[in-house]
Amino acid sequence: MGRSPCCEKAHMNKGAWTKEEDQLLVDYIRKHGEGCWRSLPRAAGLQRCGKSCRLRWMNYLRPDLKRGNFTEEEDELIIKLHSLLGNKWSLIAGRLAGRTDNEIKNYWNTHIKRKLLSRGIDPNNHRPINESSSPNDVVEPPQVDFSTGPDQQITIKPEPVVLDREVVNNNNNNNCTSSGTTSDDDWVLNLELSVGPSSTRKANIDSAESTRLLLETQAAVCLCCRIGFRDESCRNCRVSDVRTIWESKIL
DNA sequence: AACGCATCCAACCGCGGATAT
DNA sequence: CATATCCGCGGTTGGATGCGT
Repeated sequence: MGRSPCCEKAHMNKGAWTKEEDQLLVDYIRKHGEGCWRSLPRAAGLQRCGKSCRLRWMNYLRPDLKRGNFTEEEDELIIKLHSLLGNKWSLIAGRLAGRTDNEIKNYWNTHIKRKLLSRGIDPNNHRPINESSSPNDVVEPPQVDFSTGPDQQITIKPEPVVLDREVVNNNNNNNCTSSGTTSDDDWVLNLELSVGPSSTRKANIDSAESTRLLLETQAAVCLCCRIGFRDESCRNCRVSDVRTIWESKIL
């Protein structure tokens, strides 16, 4: 019944990795590639659990990692992404080449939170801490209306997300779904989209689940495009039809 | 130099979804 | 179908380091 245990829990090393352990892990992955973290430690001759190996590789040993300080552009991008996604560090990391979710999470907690507070912005909701702050300095999370009409069509009408003009203009070389052309519209991303599953089955989905799935879908499909950073290596970017994902989740 | 406090960040923990048996 | 484990994620911890006194 069930799988066999991946490893003996006893006699496993914990804590900081040694150079020798790092070398064993790097050598093994260079030779055999990533994957099957369950069997990797034994095969590589490591007294570590697979989970620990995966973490070490992903957050520290991967050759494509960009070490060093975050740039101002990365700072701003993280802030924008966080305003859209919240603490979805892995999604945010997916939009910053060479950065890990752990690194971004740490950086957020140690630097960016403080930076936002110094700007008078609440890092939790990206709203001004006091009412006198300028609303244009803030990225509001999209407000989604899940009310259903007589035809049961669910309409998502998020508020426009007002972004910093300079940052958005930096993204203008990318033509993925940001609305407007070259006017002031450039700094307002139109997130409006409409989803209308036709099956009667959708009526059986409770509203909380609908909300969850729609938010999930919206975030998954539009994240990269919404901020103008389409990336073909990102699965979500390659999915162009919101309805396809929506229906795949509920049908 | 010594101490205490603050900050940083690698690593661990626990959880939920996916998957193998 | 039930159960146990894998995998990946976000939250948290604690040792190392920096800094001020």
